Amino acid sequence: MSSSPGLNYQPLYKQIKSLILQRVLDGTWPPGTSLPSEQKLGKEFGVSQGTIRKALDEMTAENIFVRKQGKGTFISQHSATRSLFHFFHIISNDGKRAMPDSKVIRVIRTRANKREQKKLNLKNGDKVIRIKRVRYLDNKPVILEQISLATEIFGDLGKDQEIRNTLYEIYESQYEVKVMKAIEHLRAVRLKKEDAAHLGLTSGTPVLEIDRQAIALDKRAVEWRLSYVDTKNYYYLSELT
Amino acid sequence: MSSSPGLNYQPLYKQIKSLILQRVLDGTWPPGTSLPSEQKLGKEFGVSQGTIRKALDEMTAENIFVRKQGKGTFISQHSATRSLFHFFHIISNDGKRAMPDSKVIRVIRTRANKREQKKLNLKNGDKVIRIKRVRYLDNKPVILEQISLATEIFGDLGKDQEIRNTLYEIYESQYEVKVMKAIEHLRAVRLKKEDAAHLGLTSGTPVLEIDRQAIALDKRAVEWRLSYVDTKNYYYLSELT
DNA sequence: TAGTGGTCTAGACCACTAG
DNA sequence: TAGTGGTCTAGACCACTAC
Repeated sequence: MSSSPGLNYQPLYKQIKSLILQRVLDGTWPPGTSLPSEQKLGKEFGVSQGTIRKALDEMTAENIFVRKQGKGTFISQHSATRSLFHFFHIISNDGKRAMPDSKVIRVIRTRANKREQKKLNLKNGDKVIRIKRVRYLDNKPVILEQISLATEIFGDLGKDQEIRNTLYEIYESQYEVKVMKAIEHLRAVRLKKEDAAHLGLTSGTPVLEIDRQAIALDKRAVEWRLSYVDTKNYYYLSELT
Repeated sequence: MSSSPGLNYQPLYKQIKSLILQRVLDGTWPPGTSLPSEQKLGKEFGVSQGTIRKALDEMTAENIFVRKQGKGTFISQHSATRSLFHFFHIISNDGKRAMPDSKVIRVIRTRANKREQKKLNLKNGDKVIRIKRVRYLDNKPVILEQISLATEIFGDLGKDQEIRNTLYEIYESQYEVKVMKAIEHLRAVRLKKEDAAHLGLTSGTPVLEIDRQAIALDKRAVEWRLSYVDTKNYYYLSELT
């Protein structure tokens, strides 16, 4: 547990962090379970409890763990609420967060097109699952979205299986994919003719396009999502801190 | 430096934080200057250096300070680059961050309208400075924005004074207003007829509307900004972590 | 060389949870 | 009561900066 200073110097707690991250990635501790106590980890890695704490504190700030005084340190899980609060930024004009409801229009399996190849780092010929769905807020259609997933990772998703509202929970519980980050590109575009009916709008209406790449804990881009949002009664919230 | 446990228990380092925050707010240490060392602060407040460190670390994470090993802890400043990286999220389609250039169309001083009163927490009759400007990227007009500021805070801004590109630097250096946070509401709207010429677009074109409230270190909403962005060659970047 | 922040340790005590 | 994370201390040494 050391490296000679100078060129490759990494603080002890950083080294501990990557050792612990490995265990999270290889499934030693499945989501929801608790880690050994700081004392035990310290003994095991041969460092002081304070050093373990520094590593765990940083990883907690990165949303990998949740710590509860008196109870322990837990692998964070995508609960429905967390998914929504963290990754769903469409808010009603009155400031309320509505719970979205989803209706799948179709699921197809096909070869990735150029754009999907780029967004998901796929090779020519790789296959994807392509899901199209409408999301409802307050019982009205507000978001039309197309979701692309590499078949390699999410092989049987959508086959004989209801696609629930909070996909990120499914990714985690069934495919061991932990979405930790999303990169969204937003623009205003005209609603396309073939999409208009799904949102109950006329073709050409300005809608908010959200192009999202979801990044997993291991840095892979695991999902590409293209959404069109009717922003007459809703807005996209972005907080810069 | 203590409070009886139980009802109002606050850890020592939290108490230290608010004491230090006070000094930042009352101008004891102007932006850019350095704080006393951890040792000195510890002596002064009668706590250990580790407790001071914990307070400063948290405040550094909140962008209040910048710490430099071997040099010291400094009050953070809005440099032009920081302003842009932090608060300017319009990116060119090729992924490059362009430096915006601004041209002021007009500056007026008037009574705050209802919306301004709401966004800036003003009373009926309070006055505002209202700035309208176009921002250029790669020498083409891309953003049209209207900025409203309470006259009470920014009395003489814009009077006989060039309004430079990075307003947040001016707020900080000339008005002791440190913008720490921005809340943005985004939607897609049709470009209004009277705005079309400024962006070289036809009326009705979909544009991205950004409604931004800027919040200062002392939690006041100090600026309201309504922008319209032509997102044909640019997009708004939002990262959810 | 002196001074700063950054890391690491060892140990004490506190607050919270659960049996 | 025992075990967990949270706070606080005191002290050592390291890395970086400036003189």
